Amino acid sequence: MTLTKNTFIGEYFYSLDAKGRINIPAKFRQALSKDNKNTFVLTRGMDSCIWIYPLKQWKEIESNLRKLSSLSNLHRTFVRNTARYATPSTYDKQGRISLPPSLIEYAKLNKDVQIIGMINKMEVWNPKQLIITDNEAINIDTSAYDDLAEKITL
Amino acid sequence: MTLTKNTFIGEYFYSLDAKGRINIPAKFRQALSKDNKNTFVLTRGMDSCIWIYPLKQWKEIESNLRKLSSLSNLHRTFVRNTARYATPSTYDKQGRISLPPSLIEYAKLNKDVQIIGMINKMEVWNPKQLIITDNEAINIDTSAYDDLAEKITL
DNA sequence: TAAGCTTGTGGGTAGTTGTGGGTAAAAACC
DNA sequence: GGTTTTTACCCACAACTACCCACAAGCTTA
Repeated sequence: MTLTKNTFIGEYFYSLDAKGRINIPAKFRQALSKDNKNTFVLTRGMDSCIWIYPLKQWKEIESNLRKLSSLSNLHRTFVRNTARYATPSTYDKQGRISLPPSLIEYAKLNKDVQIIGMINKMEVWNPKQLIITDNEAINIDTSAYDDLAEKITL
Repeated sequence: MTLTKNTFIGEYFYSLDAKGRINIPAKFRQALSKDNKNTFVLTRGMDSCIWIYPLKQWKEIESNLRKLSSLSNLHRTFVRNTARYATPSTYDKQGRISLPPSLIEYAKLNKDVQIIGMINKMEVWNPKQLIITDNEAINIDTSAYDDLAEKITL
């Protein structure tokens, strides 16, 4: 059963093969709308993980970047750092995408990988790195949650 | 897989050969629409790098420059410095363009070069220079950077 | 319970990609 | 005008990637 189109939830455990490929959860593939053309855009996440956007979602980011002028040092730096690490990748007949070596290194991936649905994108983690990040999250200022509570109705 | 036409993302490492040629990433070549006629316009970037525009994109810049009044000293200088160093270059059967010696010197290029997709153009860097520029970017006002990131919705 | 489909993983192969270098036409120089 | 230098176009090849087939394990359905 697929929920909303282009929306990803849940966590999955797969293995990275010798050719640097990982499986995309079948449920995520089913959730993709046709106009994504079986293609994702991979890039560095803000934590030690890889972010995977459906093509359509990435195009929105692109069109925002396109508006920024290269005359501004700030804009130039932002476009460079955002565009630089992004790579498109289409999944094969078996539902796998191949990860570029630079991203495998960035996310410190070994054989075991964990994929997490993040609503509008997915994250690929080394399970061990995720545990570390989880532990660090304990130190988050919980009072900041109250600010968030005003924006989001749980 | 090609994303949007005339849109460039990702970073690539190539070498500048003895004849002053560099490879254009295959993905970038595929992204070019036919009306670019395999031609780029190269010019000085605002950092220590070379900017490479698809012909079509450059023509847009030209028409924008045309609108600037020569009565303004600022405008005159800006138009002059933008137009001055621009050179067209068509890529060969193997997908390479040759860089004029003046631009090679300007960007301080040696054998190793790095190409970065900047959405509407690409940048050619000496990897070492890019690291220096990256480090300087630390001085950027981080709150302004965060504001920008919030608008783009990554 | 058996048959059939789906899912995750391994691996072979043909085509693509990046790089070096040769040759002839064109341009620049004296 | 003839010689040298530069540029444009071509071929060659190693490394890599995209695409395909295969199969085992799990789930579904009859």
